[in-house]
Amino acid sequence: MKIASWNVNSLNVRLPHVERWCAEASPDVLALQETKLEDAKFPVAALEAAGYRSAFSGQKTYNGVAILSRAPLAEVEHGIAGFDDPQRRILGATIGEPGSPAAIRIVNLYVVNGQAVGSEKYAYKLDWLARVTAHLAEELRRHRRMVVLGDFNIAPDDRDVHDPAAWHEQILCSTPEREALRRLLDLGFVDSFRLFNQDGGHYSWWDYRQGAFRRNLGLRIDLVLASEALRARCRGASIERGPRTWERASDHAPVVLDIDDGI
DNA sequence: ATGGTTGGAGCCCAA
Repeated sequence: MKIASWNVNSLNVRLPHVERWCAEASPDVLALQETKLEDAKFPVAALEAAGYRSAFSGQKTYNGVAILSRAPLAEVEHGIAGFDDPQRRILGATIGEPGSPAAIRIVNLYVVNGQAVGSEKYAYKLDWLARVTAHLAEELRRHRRMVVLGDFNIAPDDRDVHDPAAWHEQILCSTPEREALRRLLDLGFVDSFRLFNQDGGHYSWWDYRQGAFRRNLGLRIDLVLASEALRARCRGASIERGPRTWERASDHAPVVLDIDDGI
């Protein structure tokens, strides 16, 4: 079972890319971020034609998350109970019969970017991460098999940064952000990419400017986390650079986890 | 050298 995440930076613009990549890679589940679409404008029919059901939580202009799945989606939940956040950044859904041993809970995150260390948006990012961590602790009580994935807007360590000196304590790399990610992981999740690859130089996002992709000046900020119950079932993880080379590409590449989803 | 590119809204903001 292939579970993937992709920040598409406008699904309106990138729908042809999503259709093409789904046809080529055939993920079973694809979590999208930055759809930038109101729910009424979500392309349900086009994705249905591509073989996917959709769950989505969007807004105009900014943010927006969606989960596409070849299998039916159940227990769809957007946002966090008790946290009245107008920004659409979190969407959960269950693949498989809810409560069955084989069911997998998917939580799609578009983590706050934070703009600059010390800014108001940075404070919102750290608060948002703390709320999400508490929310995921609750989710784990109900669902042992979980995949938490998305654009985390945090490079977990310096191997995930093309120029650690230049990015030292900058946004996406600061110690408080990395500590917040660590607290989330410590609930019982593993960064699946690192189960299979310990090297640096593997990135999922490259700035549009200054030919950053061509020069591989990127960060690995798009993650697929597996709960401990799924750790031994992870078969492979990859970053799909192909779509980043396509004309009018998103600035992010899809990231993929392949798991053995039997019981 | 405080740059540059993209998307979406609407004559700038977020990333």
